[in-house]
Amino acid sequence: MNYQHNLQRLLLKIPHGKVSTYREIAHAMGMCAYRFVGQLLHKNPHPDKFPCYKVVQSDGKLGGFALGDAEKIRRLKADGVSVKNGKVVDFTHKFHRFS
DNA sequence: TTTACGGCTAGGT
DNA sequence: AACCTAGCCGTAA
Repeated sequence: MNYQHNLQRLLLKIPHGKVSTYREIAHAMGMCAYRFVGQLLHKNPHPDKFPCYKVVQSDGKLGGFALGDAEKIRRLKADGVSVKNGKVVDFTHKFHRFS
């Protein structure tokens, strides 16, 4: 059982049309190293196979994406989450909490 | 062992 | 609201 696996499991638990944050994920993994979550996502061997684009910053800003911000926006939109001015629209309502 | 560095965050200007 | 700063915690080198 490693962090990667854990992370992927959590990603898959995010409902369609919703997003989560680095901080929330870190907490759900039983740690407080939210920055580390970013590293894991960046090193994700299959960015195409896991919804890593569904993870944004705690204030609703996009954060980053290995394949580029534009691509992240595209995927979010395709998932039912619209982005405007680099922020998730109606973020608080689209935020999914694991607990 | 130490250093540098992240797809960050919270807090202050 | 936008920008800056200092913490944050595991890795990798």
